[in-house]
Amino acid sequence: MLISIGQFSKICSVSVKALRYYDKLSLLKPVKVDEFTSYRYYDESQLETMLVINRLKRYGFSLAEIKAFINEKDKGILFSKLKEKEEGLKSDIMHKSLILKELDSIIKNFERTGKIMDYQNNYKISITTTKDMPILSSRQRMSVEDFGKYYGILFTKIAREAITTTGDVLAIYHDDEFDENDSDIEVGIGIKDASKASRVISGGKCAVTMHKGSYANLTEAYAAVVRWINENGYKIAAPPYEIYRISHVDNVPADEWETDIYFPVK
Amino acid sequence: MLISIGQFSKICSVSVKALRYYDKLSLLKPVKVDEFTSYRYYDESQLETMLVINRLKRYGFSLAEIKAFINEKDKGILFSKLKEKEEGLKSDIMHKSLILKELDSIIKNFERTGKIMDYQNNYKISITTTKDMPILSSRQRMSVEDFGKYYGILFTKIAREAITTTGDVLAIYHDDEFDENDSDIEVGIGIKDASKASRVISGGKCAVTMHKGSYANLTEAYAAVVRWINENGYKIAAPPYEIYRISHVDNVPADEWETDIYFPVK
DNA sequence: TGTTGACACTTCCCCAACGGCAGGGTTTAT
DNA sequence: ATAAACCCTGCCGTTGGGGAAGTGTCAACA
Repeated sequence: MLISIGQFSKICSVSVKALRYYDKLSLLKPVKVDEFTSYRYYDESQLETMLVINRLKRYGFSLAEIKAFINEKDKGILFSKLKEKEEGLKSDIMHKSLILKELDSIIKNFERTGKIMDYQNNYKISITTTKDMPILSSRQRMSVEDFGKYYGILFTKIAREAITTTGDVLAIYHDDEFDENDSDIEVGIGIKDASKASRVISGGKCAVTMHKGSYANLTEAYAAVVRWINENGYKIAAPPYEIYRISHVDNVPADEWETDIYFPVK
Repeated sequence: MLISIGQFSKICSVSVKALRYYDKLSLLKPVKVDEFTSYRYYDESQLETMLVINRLKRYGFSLAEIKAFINEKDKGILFSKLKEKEEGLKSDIMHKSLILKELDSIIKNFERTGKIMDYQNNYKISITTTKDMPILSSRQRMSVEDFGKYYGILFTKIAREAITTTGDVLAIYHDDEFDENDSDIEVGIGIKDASKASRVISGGKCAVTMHKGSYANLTEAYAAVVRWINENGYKIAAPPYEIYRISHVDNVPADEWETDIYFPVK
């Protein structure tokens, strides 16, 4: 039994416009198209496909991905695609939850002060002189999402070779500009025995500040330091790095995390 | 001290392209633009504005909203805008959590059966004859988000006038097509005393099915019923309605909710 | 059988928030 | 002086359709 596009649209709660669009993308072709009038006709079997499309959309698949998914026969691949979207949803929820917390906190602040920005705007910046710091590190282009993975590798190595660490967990940003999806990042762990280090961060003058809270607004700390460096006549001598003093591994809420930011200067 | 666009971009981790775009939108105009070369120059004071923009973006404001926000002087309005975004984030997180649960459940199912759709695809549809049902109702164009609000009004009225209810909580969809943001919906509560009813749902033949789980995939139930109606030679006689048998008010997880769907037919 | 209203068709432009590229001018450091 | 780095404008592309214009078809009622 043939169903007109309008009927079909109502049955599966998808707009006529969307159906025509899916036809164009070859995502869901009508079972018959009238040769002369170009009227589209659907049938029973299309309905299930349409419901699958709706589902996959809910799960965060793009239309292109849905098309690939539908045509894919390998169960393993299908499974891993579903898993991937599950991860995506999870991390999205976690991300949003952190932001919600932050927003909550600044709303409280706003009620008192009437300002949005002085939540944590008073970074104390100072100059210190650091010593050479031997680290075990691994550098590559990566997304900030992959931090855990690379630290895992480092920790495994440390455990296997019984290296003594200093307890410093840090990351060095080698790009001038920071892109959270693809940056040249070196993750490292401070160690005591310089002979086993993969490299040594040379000591020297550094502008340093401490950032408290989740990483969502770390850029504000960076901005504050860069501004301070300009104002005080210093110049950036080497890529900046962060040392994670308190973080999720300490099992405390994100707003208690502490991160030190170091900018080697001259 | 004037800062070139590239420098400024690095300081606040915003792409040059984005800065030019914000200039075009008059969201963040450079403090100076060279008359001859059109080079943009920023300064100190722009930095804070830029950080505010980044924040508001995180909280879910669109650029147009940010512009309005920045130019708004009324604290009350600012406050309510922040609150609104907080609500938005919350409901987004809740929504995503429900979807995550669903996805989780179908992934488990997929491992066993290799299918994405038979999670709940076996709607049992039957024909029953309903009796006239007096209800107290309120009909308007609304978003599904506003359900709670209108039920609240109805319940208040019932409490005040000491009306005896049947315990049925239902909604009637008057539009042919369903748009979750703006539909002609009548929310109602079944009551015993017909003389106090705002209207009576006429009894008669109905195709009915029960949907178990959250409302995200209710459309699949609707589709199943509509298909069944077509297949069995019936015609839809009146707008369909849902009766919420088990829902969030019963304090059970969303996957245990039960909703009966009625389609009056002839 | 004619008419009329509902339904269908295509094509074009629009949204947000930029990214990428081409083609050309400017600054800065050596 | 010259090259490298930086900056400019302008145009097209992205996602998933919505809206409107202008025109052709279908089904039901008189």
